Amino acid sequence: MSTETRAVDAGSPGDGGPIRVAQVEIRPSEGLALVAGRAVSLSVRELELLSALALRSGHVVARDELFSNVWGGPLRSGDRSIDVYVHKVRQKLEAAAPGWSFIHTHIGFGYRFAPEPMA
Amino acid sequence: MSTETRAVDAGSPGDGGPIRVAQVEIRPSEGLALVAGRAVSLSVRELELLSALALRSGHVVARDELFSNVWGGPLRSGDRSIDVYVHKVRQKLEAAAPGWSFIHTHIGFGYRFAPEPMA
DNA sequence: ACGGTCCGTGAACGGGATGTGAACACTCGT
DNA sequence: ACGAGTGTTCACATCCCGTTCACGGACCGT
Repeated sequence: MSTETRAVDAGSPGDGGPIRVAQVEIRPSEGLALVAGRAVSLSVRELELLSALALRSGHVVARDELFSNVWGGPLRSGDRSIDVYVHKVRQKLEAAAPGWSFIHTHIGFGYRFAPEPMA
Repeated sequence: MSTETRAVDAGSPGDGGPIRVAQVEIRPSEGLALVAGRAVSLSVRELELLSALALRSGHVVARDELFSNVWGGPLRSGDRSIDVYVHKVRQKLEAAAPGWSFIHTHIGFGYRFAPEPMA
């Protein structure tokens, strides 16, 4: 047993079922996420991004894979949309749960979703 | 059973499959390592170095062999990259598992990967 | 003890990847 | 037509990575 990899209590991974990881619950059908009991309202893209990451909680999701999952096409070189949206989602999550970080950067690879106390 | 040589639960040694040795799990494809359940983020080089060592867990890997495995060329005399990277990886591993040492120096030969409690 | 070699470790450097705030355009409801 | 919300792009700031240097300690043979 390692660490993560199974803290996800999702219904159907692919579609609209709620996703739960630790103190985070995502309800794609409502455009809503609950973090530490607090409601966080997210836009469509933000929700899709967060879902794509949370569905692989504990694993690093590659940049291009993330992009094709959320944006639905190949990642053009120079496109910074991912960075911008990761930033937006981070802001909202950390505003709801101060002292915790959720989306971790793995330079050259991608991002990893995992609720962890800040260093 | 004595000590070494078979604690590696790797899939295919050569490529991206996860490598597991004792409390250390390495996922080359994700740029991620798990130590004692903690996620350790490693750079590409660091990951490659750790993988090269862990794939031969319990055995001393020669300096030049290590270099050609990771850097992909002959080791030039005076090149200290290996030392620097061993140091970086040691730091990160021991930060994740205090009291344990993982990479052992064999002067004049090379390095040996083996999780052991500190002296 | 001596000198030479090997290794540990911190720091500096240039290039590249990512973080971040702002401007811009587009859609939608009113 | 207007404003609010959203998605994209840009520009600049910041951080990280890989390499190399510098210094010092550890180990070796003599």
